[in-house]
Amino acid sequence: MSKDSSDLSERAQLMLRALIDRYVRDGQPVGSRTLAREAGLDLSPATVRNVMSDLEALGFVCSPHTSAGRVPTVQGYRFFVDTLLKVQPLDNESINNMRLELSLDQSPKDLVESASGLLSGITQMTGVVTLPRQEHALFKRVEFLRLSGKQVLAILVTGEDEVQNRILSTEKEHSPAELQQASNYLNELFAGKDLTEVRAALLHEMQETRTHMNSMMVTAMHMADQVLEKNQNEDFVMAGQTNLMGFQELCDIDKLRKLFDAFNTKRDMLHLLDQCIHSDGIQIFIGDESGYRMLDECSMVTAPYTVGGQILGVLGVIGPTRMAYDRVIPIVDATARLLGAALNQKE
Amino acid sequence: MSKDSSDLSERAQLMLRALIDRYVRDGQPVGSRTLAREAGLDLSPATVRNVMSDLEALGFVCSPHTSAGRVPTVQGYRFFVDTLLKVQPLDNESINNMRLELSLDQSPKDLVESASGLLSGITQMTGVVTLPRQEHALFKRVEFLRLSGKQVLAILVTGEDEVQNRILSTEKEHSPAELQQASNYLNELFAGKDLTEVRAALLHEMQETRTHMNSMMVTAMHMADQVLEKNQNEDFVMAGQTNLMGFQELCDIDKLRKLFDAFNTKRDMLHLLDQCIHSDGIQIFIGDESGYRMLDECSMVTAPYTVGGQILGVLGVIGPTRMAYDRVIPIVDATARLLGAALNQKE
DNA sequence: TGCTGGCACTCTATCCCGCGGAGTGCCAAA
DNA sequence: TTTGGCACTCCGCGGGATAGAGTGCCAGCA
Repeated sequence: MSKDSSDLSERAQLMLRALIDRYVRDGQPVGSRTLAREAGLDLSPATVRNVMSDLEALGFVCSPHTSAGRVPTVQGYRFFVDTLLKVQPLDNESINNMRLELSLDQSPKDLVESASGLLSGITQMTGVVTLPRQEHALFKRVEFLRLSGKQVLAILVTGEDEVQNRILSTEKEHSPAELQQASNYLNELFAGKDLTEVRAALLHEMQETRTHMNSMMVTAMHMADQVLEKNQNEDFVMAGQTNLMGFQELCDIDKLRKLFDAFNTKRDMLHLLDQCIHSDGIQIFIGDESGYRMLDECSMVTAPYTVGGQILGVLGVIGPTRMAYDRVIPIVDATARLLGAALNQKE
Repeated sequence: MSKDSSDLSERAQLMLRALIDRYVRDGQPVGSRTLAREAGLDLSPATVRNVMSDLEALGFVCSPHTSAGRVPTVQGYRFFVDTLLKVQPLDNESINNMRLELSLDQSPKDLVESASGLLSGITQMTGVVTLPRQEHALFKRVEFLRLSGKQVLAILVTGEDEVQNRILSTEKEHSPAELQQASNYLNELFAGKDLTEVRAALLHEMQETRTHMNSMMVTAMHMADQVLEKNQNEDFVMAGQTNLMGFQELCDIDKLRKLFDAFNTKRDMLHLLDQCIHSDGIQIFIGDESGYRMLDECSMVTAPYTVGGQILGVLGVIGPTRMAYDRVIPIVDATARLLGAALNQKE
């Protein structure tokens, strides 16, 4: 009470760390006797109890009931990861194995799958990876094919031969020649720019210079606009959801169901992941910190992945709050780097 | 013992039906007293016990332990669905609601999603639908775009403007003009045929008339071959997996995990679903009949869906063995019809 | 002043016991 | 062939009793 968390005694910090360490290992509330042995300090259980009492007053630990040991609270974990945790980088061998795993894939989609597989495989929890954002991909070319009637198939080639198609409904029928003209026009205008630039240029052109344009150009612009409009194919990939079924704290079928329902709600998950994309580094949500109830009892460790300084997406691990953060963090970190590097190579 | 199942007495059949009915409703082993009341026959519990004893000898029911009631066995369910079950067709209102639900969708992919959503929503179990096979889709046209180097982007338009693209690696670089020639050639040759015909024709041409062809034609053929090669984009969609978490018989976390792992194993699931595609009608796997261990305690009710007499895929419901088959079967049946009809309309 | 051993207390988990209820199997009578 | 009766079995449940783990507090000690 008399102290606030900033000047928590060294000894108390050590104890908290030891307690979390132990609790993460076997999931049982840890008592004073055990901790006295574990902490390395040469103290009697009685002394440990006093310290625990302080930690409890600070809200870092609590006991499920009288005469059970102590368990870290969310705040306890928070303090732990914020100020006590020292992560050691992964050894090179593991990193190389991971790199190897990723090197087999060709398409970004495959890479993302593998990355999430890696995350879940190594941590034995659930891996999640968003698909790379296309906003900064390079516009390579666009082609239009006439389908039936006023339907036009637009094919957009970006970056390293990533292809997207979209079917547009146009206002009038266009001849193949017109479509060819339109695509030629756009390709000349935009080739090599990135998609945000293209979009910006497009808007600008359409507003300012409408007068200079012939109808073909207007058509082309309109179609390009439609193509780029909903370009954010936001999506994500998960792996190893069932790994979470192994943890006692989630053996409650009801919680499990809520969790899995949450996993299946794309909208919420994307929103959650979006919150992590802007922090430039590891981000950790502990327990209910995410604001999403269904992730109570769970934590999420995320990191954005980048290519050439541009953040393309987020990846992370979801597991029980009682997870080995010191082990998970470097794994998430490394995976983000490796995925970025792999995407860069293919591009 | 003295009788075999074919001439099971009318009364015994009635009892079995009543027993299954009751057991499906509340999941408890049903005893002789209950059954005597339930079956409608005016019999004493003692008599019922005698009949039960016969049914047990035949392997249609069993009791979890002495002094518990009886529970249907897999064989019991089998006999029930094969010879006792009378499904009444769905009422028109439900069907119309379902039709309405499906009418909102545009693409086959969306339709399949909705269908599986419908299945899981109505039955409160898990719905599964394979994507429609493309084999009998009509070849509409193909286009080739040159990407970098020897990479060629092939765009195949089928049926009602379904688009697929594939990136081919060619042996030499082709000029845009060559590619145009190739696609023209193929389009003229194959437009309007269905993909199996196209493929057959292709193989025939390539083997027999190699001599008559100029190099452009050979190239075109080769590329077409590559395009069609792995055309079976076999995949399926599930919905409502978490519904299965509500059933007591699956409250065992271990079973649940096996089940969900199975759901995530595309290969096995596809193989399983493939077995159902050829029977022309409702198919029912009860318990371990599927041969897949992870589906123990589960049953699957499937029906193929067709357009114009061609089987395009399968859909079905997966739930606990203790399910209301008489309710589920017409739902699966109706959904298959409606999905077929909906696909037909969009085509 | 801070650490320690001792002690009483509390709470849980577990086993065991006994009991009521549900259901069976068998038998003899209708 | 059906039925009522009877003995038997087994499960599920509530109620102690007990062991174990751990706490809080206090008084003594360096």
